[in-house]
Formats: sequence, structure tokens, C-alpha cells
Amino acid sequence: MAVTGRQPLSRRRILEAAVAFVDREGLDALSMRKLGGELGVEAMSLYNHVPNKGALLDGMVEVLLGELEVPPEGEGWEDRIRDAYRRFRRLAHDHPDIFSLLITRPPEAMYGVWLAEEFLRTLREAGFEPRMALHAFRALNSYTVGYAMAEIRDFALEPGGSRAGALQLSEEEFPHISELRQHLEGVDRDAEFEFGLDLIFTGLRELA
Amino acid sequence: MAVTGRQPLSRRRILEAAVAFVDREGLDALSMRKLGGELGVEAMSLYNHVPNKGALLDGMVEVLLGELEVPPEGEGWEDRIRDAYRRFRRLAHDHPDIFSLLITRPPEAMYGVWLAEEFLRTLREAGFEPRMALHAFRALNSYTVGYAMAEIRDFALEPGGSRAGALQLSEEEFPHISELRQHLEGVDRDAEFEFGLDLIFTGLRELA
DNA sequence: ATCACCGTACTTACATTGTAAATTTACAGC
DNA sequence: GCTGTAAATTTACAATGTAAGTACGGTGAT
Repeated sequence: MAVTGRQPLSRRRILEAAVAFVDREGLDALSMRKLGGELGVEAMSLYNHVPNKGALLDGMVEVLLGELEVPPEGEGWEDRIRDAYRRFRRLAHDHPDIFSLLITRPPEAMYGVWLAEEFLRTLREAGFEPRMALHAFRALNSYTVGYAMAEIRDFALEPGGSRAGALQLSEEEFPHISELRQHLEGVDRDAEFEFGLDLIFTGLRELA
Repeated sequence: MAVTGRQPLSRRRILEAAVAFVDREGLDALSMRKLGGELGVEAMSLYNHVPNKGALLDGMVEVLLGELEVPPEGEGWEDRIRDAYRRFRRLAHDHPDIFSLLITRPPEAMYGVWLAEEFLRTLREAGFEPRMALHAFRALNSYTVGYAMAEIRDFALEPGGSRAGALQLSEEEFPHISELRQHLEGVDRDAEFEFGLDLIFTGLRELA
């Protein structure tokens, strides 16, 4: 019987299906069998293109970072770098579970080299010493990764996650957190993220 | 036959054993059966004290944060806050896998409230408006979490992880990364972390 | 056309996992 | 002692990652 013309499996197709699946169902739901099912194929067939599940996860991170585009030149170095980090943060929104993978997994390869290279070039051209460029790079990276992760988890262990209103904590015991309540609704996360960048860039101008 | 006088199970004992086990063997190695074995008990016995594995993981995070101590008053607000974040970062070093859990898991309860409360009090007393205190809090949190995670993974996708020397990338393609090579050895992470805090505090003094 | 080959997909199998359900054990108060 | 209750065990099952072996389908050589 003629099989419905399913196109052949490939590493790329598998990774993309996995990303789509995880975006839809969450990382915990991902299993080789279900992913196979998604592609109209048995679980073991995947192993012809991916050595094991770990490599699959790494590949998904690879796909994720593949979505990043280098911002165009000519905006001035600071705006350019801000732009890059905005894009990076957007990845976290678009693919939260895969972004978490990026943070969590001990990396096999260096997915991000070219990205780092671009960043360093921009900073060097802006006049930073190599070592200072590295520090700046890491500071901005750390901040952005941390902020994005906090967003993904909805600022969970901080006062003011969306569910913060749900849990009742006594005003006497936690007066300052309670005080914040009213302010929390109105916080614009884009602006808040941007403010954090402001802090770091201001510091850089001052200290570098 | 008289059983060797094993002390009774308890949530606390289980959580602490789990933390110790994960510190030793890694998070992936943790299973209910092995943890039971660790305590001289069958897997299912654990369920008398912990509803499921998820709750176990949450409890481990709880234990982790329980190790945090509030820095003493009287150092001046900035040093006090720096101190708190140094301690926080140290948690990541002492219990890397559990620290990752803290970042990753969707939280059931707010472990950290009292910590946040303390932080906000300090900032408010230092003269920050509530909203600004929130922004500062989140910025510092994000940075510290991000930096600590990067350390745990050894700055993996950045130029300069410990294994960065291992992979060969052409100097023509990545000149700026290559340029950094020589500087990477000498980077003092404590100092680098501190520098990031400097950046943010400088920004705060300037912008707040 | 036949045959050998080889990569891809499928089948079967197994150890390990989390945990539900039923059962046994151990100890408290009478 | 007997009984009630909490804790520990036993048994069981479905789901997982993946090793090993098998079948298949297309390509190139004869």
C-alpha cells in the first residue's frame, strides 16, 4: 500500500518538530515516542539522526539560537548591543522551555561563538579594553539571562509574581512587600528590563 | 530481628538526604528508590512525608534557601545588600544542581519572601521609592542569578569557559574571541562578579 | 534483470522511572 | 493482652530511554 507521501526524516526536521512540540506541550511532555508520533514515525527511527535524547535537547537549543539575528550596524554601539539583548530576551518569551534548556544544559558545543564574536567586536570598536569588554559582556549576559528567566517563571520567588496576590502574607510581617502590592500591577516589563540595561550602561560609562 | 536503630524518617531528614545526594551524584541521578536506599528505606516510604517528587524538589530548594543568612545591620545599606548577594552566589557554588532547580522550577510557594522583605526594607530605608526599590531588587537579582548560573555552567557559551581552550576556532573567523584567550586565565571571578555589582550600584546612584 | 549493499525505518526487549493500591508492621493508649 | 493508627513494605503498572536485531527500499554494478 502506498504510504502517504511523508517526506523523509532529517535531523533538521526532527529538531524543529521537537521545538514546536515543546512550545506547545512543555518540556516534560517531550518523549522520543511522542516526538516520533508527531513525525509519523516510530521512536527508534529518530536515533538514525540524533544519537540520544541529550543531543536532541542540545539540537533544540541550537535551533533556538539560530533564530537570533545580528542587529544591523550603524546604530551606534550602545543601541546595537541593546538591540541584541532585546532579541535575546524575546527568544525567552517565544520559547520559554527551550530557553531554560539553554541555561541549564551543560553544553556540548559552543553554539554562540559567532554571537559573542560580534558582541566583542562592537565593544572593542567602541574603545573598550579586551578585559573590560569581557566583563561588560558577561555582566550584560548575566543580567539578561537572569531577567528573562525570572520572567519565564513570573518573578516567582519575588514579591509580585502574578500569583503573588493569591497568597496572603500578613501586612505586619511583610510591610514592605505589602506596600509594593499596589505598584505591581502597573509595572511594564519591557521598561523594567530596559531600566536594568540603563543601570549597567551607566555604570560602564562611569567605570570603564 | 532487631533492626539497626535507624532513626525515624521525616520530611526534614528526607530533604537533607536528597540535597546531600544531589550534591554528590548530580540531579539526574536522583530517584525515589535511590534516595530511599540512601535512608535505608523503600522508595514508597518517602511518600508518607512528601506528596511526590516535584514536592521533593521544591523542598530541596527550600532547604537551600534556608542556608541563607541575613547579613548583619550596620554596614551601610549598599554593603549590606552586596553581602546578601555574595551569600546568594555562594549557594550556587555549594549546591549547583539545586541552585539550578531554584531557577527552573515553577514555584509552589514563595520561599524567599522574608528575604525579599529584608531587602526591600533596606532599600526603602536608604531612600528609594517603592517602585525604584522593586526595579533595583529585580536588577540585582537578575544579574546575580544569571552570573551564578553562568559560573555553574562554566561560562559555557561564552568565550572563556574552561573548555574554551579545547575547541579550536580559527583566529581569522573569530579574532576578538581569540584575542581574549590570553586574558581569560587571569580572570578572578569574585572580582568580576563584584564589578558587575559595581556597575549596577553606580547606575543606581546616578539614576535613582 | 539480478544481485549486493547500505541507510533508514520498524520490532522487540529490557532496565529504570514515578507512583497508585493493597498489605504488613510497629507502636500508642486502653 | 487488644486495638487503632501511622509508617513502611510489597506488588503492580504505565511510561521512559535506548540497545539489538530485523525488514525494507532504493542505488550501482554486473
